[in-house]
Amino acid sequence: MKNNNNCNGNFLHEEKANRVLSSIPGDEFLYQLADFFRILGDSTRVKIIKALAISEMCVYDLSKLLNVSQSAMSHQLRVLRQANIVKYRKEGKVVFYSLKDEHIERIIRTGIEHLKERTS
Amino acid sequence: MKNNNNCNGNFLHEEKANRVLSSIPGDEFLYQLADFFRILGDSTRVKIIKALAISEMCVYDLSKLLNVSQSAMSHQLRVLRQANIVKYRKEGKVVFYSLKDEHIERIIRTGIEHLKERTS
DNA sequence: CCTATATATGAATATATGTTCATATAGTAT
DNA sequence: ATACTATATGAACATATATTCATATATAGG
Repeated sequence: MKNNNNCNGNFLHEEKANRVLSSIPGDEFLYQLADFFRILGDSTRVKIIKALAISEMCVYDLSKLLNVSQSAMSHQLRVLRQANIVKYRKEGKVVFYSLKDEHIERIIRTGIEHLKERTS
Repeated sequence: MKNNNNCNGNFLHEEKANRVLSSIPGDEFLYQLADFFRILGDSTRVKIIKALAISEMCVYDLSKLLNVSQSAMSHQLRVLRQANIVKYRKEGKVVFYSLKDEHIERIIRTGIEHLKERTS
């Protein structure tokens, strides 16, 4: 006798379960993916990326313009560097940061659109 | 005499600074945006979203299929609910969750593409 | 060499986050 | 009622994270 209220019997070990499982990336990739999104999950970093999308900038100016302490800025730039999101070039004692590519900013824009649709 | 090694003098208080500042969303929206990305910044939640993108599922099956404890699953579903990412319907004692819209999954796919490009 | 400027970094701290454990709630069946 | 199943939730705990503070490094100018 099949108990329809036990959802467990519905599809586990069946075709649908496999379809679901095969659509989910492997653990290793999944972690990378979550790590990537977590980078965008901080308003300071989003600010930095948005700023660099307009123009390359030195640490000092970023710090002043975005109202973030020099130290915090440096720490966050390191995070973005290690995540391969920004690159830098040195000119004397000044270090100019810029986006490694514009893909990131496109993803942020997608998020912005998403939120705006949701709000309206 | 203009000191070119002082990047501070380059554009602060000038047109470029304004362009940068005006491209950055206001604080309130910025927090929402970061909050949104932070939701995607956890592998368990990404797994759940990917699964629900294939099919609505009850908590029990999600839990079994994704190898997450029932309690952790419930907690994470609450997070997704509060973030307006999933909706649910009750059928007896069983609660079926599904994505509120497919937008989210599109954003995740964008992230996946981004990572894959970067790896290659 | 000494000073000032620009940036980086380690340690400390406060806060946020994810999971587990125990328990509560709610529906179903006997 | 009682027992069982499905889900939710509060508390505790361990870990991660962002910022600050103090200090280090590096470059330039005098």
